[in-house]
Amino acid sequence: MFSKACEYGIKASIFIALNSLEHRRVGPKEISKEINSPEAFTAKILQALVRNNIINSIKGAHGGFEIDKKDIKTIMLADIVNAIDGDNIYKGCGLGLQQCNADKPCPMHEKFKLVRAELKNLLESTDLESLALDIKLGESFLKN
Amino acid sequence: MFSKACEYGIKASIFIALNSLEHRRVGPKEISKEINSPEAFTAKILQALVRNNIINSIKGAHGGFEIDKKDIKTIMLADIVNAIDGDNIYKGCGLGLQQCNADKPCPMHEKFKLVRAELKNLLESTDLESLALDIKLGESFLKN
DNA sequence: AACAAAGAGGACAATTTTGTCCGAATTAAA
DNA sequence: TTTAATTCGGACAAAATTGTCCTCTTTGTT
Repeated sequence: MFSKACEYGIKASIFIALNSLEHRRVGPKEISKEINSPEAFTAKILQALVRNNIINSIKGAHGGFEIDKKDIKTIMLADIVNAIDGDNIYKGCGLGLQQCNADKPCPMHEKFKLVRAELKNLLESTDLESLALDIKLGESFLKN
Repeated sequence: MFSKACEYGIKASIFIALNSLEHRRVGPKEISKEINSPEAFTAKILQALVRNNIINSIKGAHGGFEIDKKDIKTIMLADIVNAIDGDNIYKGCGLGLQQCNADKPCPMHEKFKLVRAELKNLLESTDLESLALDIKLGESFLKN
């Protein structure tokens, strides 16, 4: 469904948000440990998220990654997925046709619309804050 | 969403079904032309579908691929996807956790359930015959 | 100013996915 | 029985994804 990079990116963002809510910066080492991902690869993905203005990085001693507290509730899963995997997953054709629409649909087009709409809705209506709070309350987990 | 191999496999199966309904066998050359896919790679995927008893192959001159007419309406998209990509796409965790369930859910678990259920339903309730008939009636297309 | 603790970025490596090629086996037809 | 048309299977190649490592730069602290 999502690429590994995207999975790590989502989990990392949630963990950073969780810590930013408590005014703590976190680095790739701690992040990768908490979300069970390869450290250097995770660092690369964090760089991409910084470039896409999803998270902030502070260089130098006592640096790390954080998210502006006021942004945490406005950053949606769709923003993160878009920054890493693009929007093909919830906009593209299920069978990979370049042009696939009501005029010239692929065989799955009609039925696939529902799945895509559900996925789009999930991604666009879920914000980082709610995900971070679930973790904080012990209602969901970032690793096994 | 699906791998390229799976996309090709689905489209190829539909095209073979369409032709089997009219008692025509088709080979990799014609198939890949009609579904716009690389020929040799498509041939490999067809082999996999044969091994999984989704389609039949007849070797030698005048050979080719076909599907038993009586099977066309009982082969589901899920069968094809399963044979090529496995069932992770509609059974696995959206964030890649090995164990992700109501007891120990990932942050997307609850919301993702809907998407997965929708996808599972689509795949398990759509049979090759209906897809092939849509193509035949010019209501959907296998390439641009 | 020197040092240590960070992120940034580029080069590289491993793995997976996608794709190609060719010889062997099979079969119908001449 | 030869030939041509075909699938099968393995080896290979290319591209994308995943992952590692090392150096550079930035910045707070002493």
